[in-house]
Amino acid sequence: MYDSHIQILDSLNDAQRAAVTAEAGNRLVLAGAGSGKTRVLVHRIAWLIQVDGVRPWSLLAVTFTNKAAREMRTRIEAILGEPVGGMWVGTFHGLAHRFLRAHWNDAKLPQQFQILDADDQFRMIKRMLKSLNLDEARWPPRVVQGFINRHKDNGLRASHLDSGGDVIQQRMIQLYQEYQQLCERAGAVDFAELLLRTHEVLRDRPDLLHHYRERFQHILVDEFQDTNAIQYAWLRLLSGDADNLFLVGDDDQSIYGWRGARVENIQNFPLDYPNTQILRLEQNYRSTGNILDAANALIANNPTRLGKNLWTRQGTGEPIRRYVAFNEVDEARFVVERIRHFCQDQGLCRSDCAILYRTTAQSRLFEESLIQAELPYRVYGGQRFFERLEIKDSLAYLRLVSNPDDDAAFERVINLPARGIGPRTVDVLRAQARETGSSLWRSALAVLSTATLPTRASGALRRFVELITQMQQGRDGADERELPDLFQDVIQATGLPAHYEKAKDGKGIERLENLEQLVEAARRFAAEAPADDLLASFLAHAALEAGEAEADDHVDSVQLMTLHSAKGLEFHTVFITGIEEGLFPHGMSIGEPARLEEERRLCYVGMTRAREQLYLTYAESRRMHGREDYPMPSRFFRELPPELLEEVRASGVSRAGRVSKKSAAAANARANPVALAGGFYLGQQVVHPKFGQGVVLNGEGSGSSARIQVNFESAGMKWLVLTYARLKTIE
DNA sequence: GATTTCCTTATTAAG
DNA sequence: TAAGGAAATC
Repeated sequence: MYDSHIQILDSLNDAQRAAVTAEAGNRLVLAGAGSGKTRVLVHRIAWLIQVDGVRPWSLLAVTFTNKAAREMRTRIEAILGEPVGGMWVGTFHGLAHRFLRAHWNDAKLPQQFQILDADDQFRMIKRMLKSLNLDEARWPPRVVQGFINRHKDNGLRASHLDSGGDVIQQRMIQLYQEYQQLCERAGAVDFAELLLRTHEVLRDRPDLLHHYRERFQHILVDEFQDTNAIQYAWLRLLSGDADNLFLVGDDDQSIYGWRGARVENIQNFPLDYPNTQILRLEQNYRSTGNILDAANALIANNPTRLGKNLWTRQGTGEPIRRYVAFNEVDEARFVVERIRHFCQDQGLCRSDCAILYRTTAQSRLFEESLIQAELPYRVYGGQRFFERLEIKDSLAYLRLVSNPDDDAAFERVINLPARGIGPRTVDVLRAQARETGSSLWRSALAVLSTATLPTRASGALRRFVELITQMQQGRDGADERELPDLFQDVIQATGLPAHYEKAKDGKGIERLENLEQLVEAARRFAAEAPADDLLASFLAHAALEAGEAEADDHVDSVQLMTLHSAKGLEFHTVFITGIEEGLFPHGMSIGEPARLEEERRLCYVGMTRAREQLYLTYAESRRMHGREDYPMPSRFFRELPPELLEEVRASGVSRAGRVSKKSAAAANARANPVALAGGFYLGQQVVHPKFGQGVVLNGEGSGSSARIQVNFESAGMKWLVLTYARLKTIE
């Protein structure tokens, strides 16, 4: 027992220790940036299990991302030295999904219910609008989707809403209702529905609620400031009056209000639960004193906060540096030049340097500069694996195999690849489905049994139905070993590989590789996660965990990302760029105090990512949306103590104006050739018979699979397989 | 059914 | 400016 005390508490400071060893009761741990938040959560759980003798089975730990959930489990097991079974650790959505799978019957869902991701939901809404003959310009699918999700996030059904006589509102409510019916018919559950449905079942079933309340003696929540209304309601319901909530979060790092998070949840928690003990973790282990002082000063401008002041035992460190760029090109040039200098002359790793920006569009300038400087880089937040077109297409087939009533999947692949089932035929199916209130699949079967369709269409439809039926037979009796085989067979039978190969978007090879990866993912899943219905659980896994957003490369690279994706990370040197009124704070947020405060918190998050060096830059002129802007420096500069800031003087070069990027790249390439693939080198000028003139930017592979990426002047960025592309070089 | 042209729009993004 | 979507056209 004593040994476990030492092991768990040894490395903690007093505040962390107080949180870890707190007696049962509602605790709100305000964990500042870099104060060891995850560590407290992990050690708290270890403490409960090892010292208080709490059974893992009675613990519930909730996070926002799968990554955080995995990390938590791994770290707990590392401390305890053994796997902890029975503990529920996961995301709100993951746990809700688990609950609904266990209680599908009580939730009035089909056992094979499918999860719709945001994209599926969007498509479904679009189809619905079309079938109702509504003009998308007047009823934008995005807006309808936002309406539905916002209300679900707030725990409201269409029947709870009142139009107040407003015609538009009235129609929105009707669309919400209609959409929900479509979901029920298809046995589909969107992300917000997972939470809402779980909440309703628990609320309406005292016996189930009692069971889970008895079971979960301790509820621990990470990033509590990011919870939305339904998530908070769910926590309250589950906790009852047990006073067993251990919440960790930081109201100053709440940056997701726009997707439903309510800072009020954390700010008002002590009012909702007056017996709450608040613990503050204010010692920061990451940044220098100057960085923390500046961040503290900035965030002090937010009137509504619980209040917290970060401090460190480390020295003051270097001043924060500000660079006023001539324009956005100069800004990128400056940042990249500094990074090159740090890496070459001061021995920093490229991955120690992060370039942060408010909007994704800003990344391009930096990428171009980095390419010119020949510095490898990595952009966070690209498309994720399970979101790729070819993956979603294939999964749609598998979804039909698992549940043929899945209308979203049905519509996606009914004519993909093209098999002669046109809009006319699909319209007939839709009409039939609406009339009989059944799924498209059933409607197809019904239509085929009558002579409604022309012979040609009917033949095509019959072949499609047979195709799916055949796939279903292939699935029957499939066990763990066969899941990858099933995937392989289904993918082949769809004809999708040939379809992608034919497409001339230059992505054919990549798509085929991804399909192979999908089979590989099925293989791993079958080996690691045995379940009674492997296919269904794989599909759920694909929806709930879309995979990593950043390309994993092993090369040491400069890190590029939005301020939002930087949350939770840290770097030796951080550049926050584009700090201008209208861009940061963003124009859409200025004018609304609550949103402006969130922009300020975002800036605070960005600043506290830096360990040693922090650079803040803005441009006096910026080309945006095709016009030249002359933005004001951001108000955030005025909120920083001037004595902590050091101005970096512009070098003469920066004032030279806009240098032609093409000529600079070409000059660089001639002086310093970097071989890429098939004898082409970086920056080389080439001519394509169809696309015209362009510059070589990237390359990979060799022999017949060698391909290069070319930025064409008129045709834009293309990947070209050298075997096919008849490229000429220009000297 | 694919390709071209026109038109609109322009934060942030996990599950 | 440029990207993405939808109508228009081959």
